[in-house]
Amino acid sequence: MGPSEGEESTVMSFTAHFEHGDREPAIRQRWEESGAFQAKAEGEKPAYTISMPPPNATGTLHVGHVVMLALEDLMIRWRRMKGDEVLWVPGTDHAAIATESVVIKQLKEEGMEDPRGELGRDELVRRIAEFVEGSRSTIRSQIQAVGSSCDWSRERYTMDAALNRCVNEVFARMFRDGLIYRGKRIVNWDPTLQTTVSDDEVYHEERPAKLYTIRYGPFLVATSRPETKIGDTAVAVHPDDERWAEHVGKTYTVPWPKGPTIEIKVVADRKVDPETGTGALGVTPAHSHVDFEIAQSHDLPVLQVIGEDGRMTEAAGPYAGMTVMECRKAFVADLEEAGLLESADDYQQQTSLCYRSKKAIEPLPKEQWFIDVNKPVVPWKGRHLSMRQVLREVVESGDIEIFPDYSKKTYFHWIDNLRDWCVSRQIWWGHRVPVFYRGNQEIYVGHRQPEGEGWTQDDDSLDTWFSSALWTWSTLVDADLAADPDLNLEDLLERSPDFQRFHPTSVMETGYDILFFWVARMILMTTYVTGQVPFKNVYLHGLILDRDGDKMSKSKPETQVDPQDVIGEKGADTLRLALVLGAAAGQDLRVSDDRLTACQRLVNKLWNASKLVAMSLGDGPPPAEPDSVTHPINRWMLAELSSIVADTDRRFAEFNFGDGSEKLRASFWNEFCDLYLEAIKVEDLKELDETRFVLSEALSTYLHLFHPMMPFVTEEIWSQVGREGLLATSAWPEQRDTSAWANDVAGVQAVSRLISSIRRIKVERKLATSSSVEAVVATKEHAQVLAACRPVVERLARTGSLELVDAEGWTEPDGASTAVDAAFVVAVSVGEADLEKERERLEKQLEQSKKRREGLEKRLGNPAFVEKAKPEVVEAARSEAATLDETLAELEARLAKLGS
RNA sequence: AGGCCCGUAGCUCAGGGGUAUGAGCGCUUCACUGACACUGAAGAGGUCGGCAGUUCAAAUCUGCCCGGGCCUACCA
Repeated sequence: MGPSEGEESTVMSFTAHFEHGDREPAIRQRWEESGAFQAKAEGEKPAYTISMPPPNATGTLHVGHVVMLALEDLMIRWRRMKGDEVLWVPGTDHAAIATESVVIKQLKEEGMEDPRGELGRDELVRRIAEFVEGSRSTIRSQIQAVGSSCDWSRERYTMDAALNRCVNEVFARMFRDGLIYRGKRIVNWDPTLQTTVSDDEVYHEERPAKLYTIRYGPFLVATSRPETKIGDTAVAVHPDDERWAEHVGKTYTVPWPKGPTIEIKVVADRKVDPETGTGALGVTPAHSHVDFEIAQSHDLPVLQVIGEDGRMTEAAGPYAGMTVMECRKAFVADLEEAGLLESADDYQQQTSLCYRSKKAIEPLPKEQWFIDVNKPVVPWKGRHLSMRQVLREVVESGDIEIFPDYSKKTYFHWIDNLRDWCVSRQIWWGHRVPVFYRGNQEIYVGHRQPEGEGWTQDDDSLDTWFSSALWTWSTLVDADLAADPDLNLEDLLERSPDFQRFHPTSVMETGYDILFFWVARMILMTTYVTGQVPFKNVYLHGLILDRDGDKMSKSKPETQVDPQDVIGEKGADTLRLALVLGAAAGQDLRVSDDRLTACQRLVNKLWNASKLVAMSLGDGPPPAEPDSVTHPINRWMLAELSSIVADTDRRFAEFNFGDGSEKLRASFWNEFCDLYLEAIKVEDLKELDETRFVLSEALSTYLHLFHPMMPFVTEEIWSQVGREGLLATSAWPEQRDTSAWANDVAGVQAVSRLISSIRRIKVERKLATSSSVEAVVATKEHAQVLAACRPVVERLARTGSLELVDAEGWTEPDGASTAVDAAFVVAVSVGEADLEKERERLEKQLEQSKKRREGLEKRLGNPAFVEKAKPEVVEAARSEAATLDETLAELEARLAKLGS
């Protein structure tokens, strides 16, 4: 079979463009069938693990998820090709509140008035679980559509039995260690929905209201919610406020006009701002977050005057049974009548509202489960630290690195303000608090309901983040072992092969918006339970914005980027590139059509360049490496490949994915496509064995380097050109030492400048780029390389003939246009001499060179610079100055000649 | 109120002590030379938000100011 037949078949199979829609599913299938993404727990290879942040099992993936997948898959594919034992654990999160509310909303739309009441706990939970199953399978297929090379055999879900076991065990252990306690705290109570809502589900809205100033024992206090004053138990003043100093520590009895009568203690607290109002703050511990804290630190009683039904309680005396607003009206009227109302001013009040019911949130005290972040019982490196201390310690010590670096500031700031974590939620969907009660006295905390009659389980469930906080390791425990109720948590971890092999994980990659919610809490829980950090590195990506720079929102559907649409129209590779190329850690990213188009072009370019290489190589096996590679252009290309491999590795290792991919794109497009591939079209170069080898190397190298970003098109090309096996599992390219070829590399760079010089002259003289011109090149440096590359210059610069002479004593042709370079002077004959144009160009170059030379002179003429700057900087400046001097002399001589 | 981030080419953004031959998109002129017009060639376009300071050297570090954004806490 001759090479021409081989060429024929290869070209035939390369379509004009990469047909992503046809090819992607088949490629995915090959990957899955190969089992290549399944990690092995045994073996000696270094382990590299990423726990995929589990998307909420409520809906579909958005672009924010895709950036997560694209970056993680990049790391995973890169490390796999580098030879690590790679594990990427996929999964989904049950998203307690979000999911429950979605399902309840659906049921209501179907006509059910009170789903919780009508269905009961078990049935509602069953319905939610059913809904989640459907959603999980949608999400699974979307994760696959992006090309994620995760290990589906290890897929996890935060409600898996094994994970539930971990949740319960951890809860019980924390309870034993005194890290979990039950206490009455202020919660965000929604009287309409009859549930608490998390802080995230509360939003604030400015509403016009009145600010009432009322007489209050010896004080005047201001409030926008007078009805809560009925429940006051103290007045707080700033400790340094002399106006009130004499009252501090005393207790006053305040009889309200129509009852009840309250006792108020005067306390000093730094939380009070002496500048605000009268400097005296009426403390309502039961109905304000801040007041509750003050009450805690001064051991004040908590008097609840508003009930869970939104009506005043018995403690409110004559107002009992009124709604909050009714009470406010009545109470204010009574105060006024009694002359206790000093003033009522117009006021813009920030009202807390529930984002779901749009109704006012009533802060109320309720029994809740809390995690104590200040109790020093966590064993860490031979000491006993509090959870808060460990959080700080592991990042300060460098056990965990965070990218971008400045996120550490945010992280530490958060730790400084960290309070005990309320983990109980009054909803049904989620991990139920593993606490059992019998009567009023008995309490049991543990995985299983205790033996005997009469036990009832706590009604509350745990905050979603409680189970997510265990994610890196709870996903690695052995599911069969976890089913054994007699195995304790320590043994379970000890005997789980995946946990032993793959934990701590290597990188946690997620959006900066959940640094606190999730990342910090994983550190908090995992260090306590396992004695290990959950991950060694944290990489935080930015938010994905729409083309207008806004957060993508459902209210602006026209600016939404739907990953499914983009994958369908432009392909998964294009979408992934758009989210990775040139993006920086922690910085938000706009996804515009421009950006997507540019990325699609790169996919196409790679496809077509590969087609050309395939045509040149034919269908046979890749050419073997010749004993020596001699042609400068080939040496230069090999050196470029080696350097881009090193560069990519380095930048990826530093988590500079945006930079790495950008440099790679530039190398591939500018150096390989625009220079090398064009250069070797010269006949005798194309025929060389060494050229065929370099081509094959270049194709293989670029396919490997691009694969982590655009796995589909690279995998497809890999098989189109008949390479063995899967690209996804083939070895990452090695660097070779090309330092001996430095001269060839510099020479080819001069060749490239020569080509540009000639082309520039043509454009300037209004000649078509394809028109043939005569050129004489007087060489000062790199004469040999220039000579060896003469046919390349002739082809790329379209010169009819190119004469090379030594720069010593040459005479240039009359009327030629010239360009001056450090390595050469080129004279191009372009018909009639145009002295004006010639002078213009030379003067422009002279001016630029002079400007640059003057800058250098300024530095070199400064003794302090020569003395204090790094020697290599001084040396570089001197060397550049010397080169510029030559060029300047040349330019001036030329101009002088023109002037005559 | 506190914290954090960002102001670099017309637009969107990288970079981040050595003097911007930074990218993509857009723009101007030319070219369909058998991989690619989703292309190639050449070019125009920036005193790196402002003012001080540190330094031999500042777009880069420090401080202040102006402008934009985000997060947290809340305004009794």
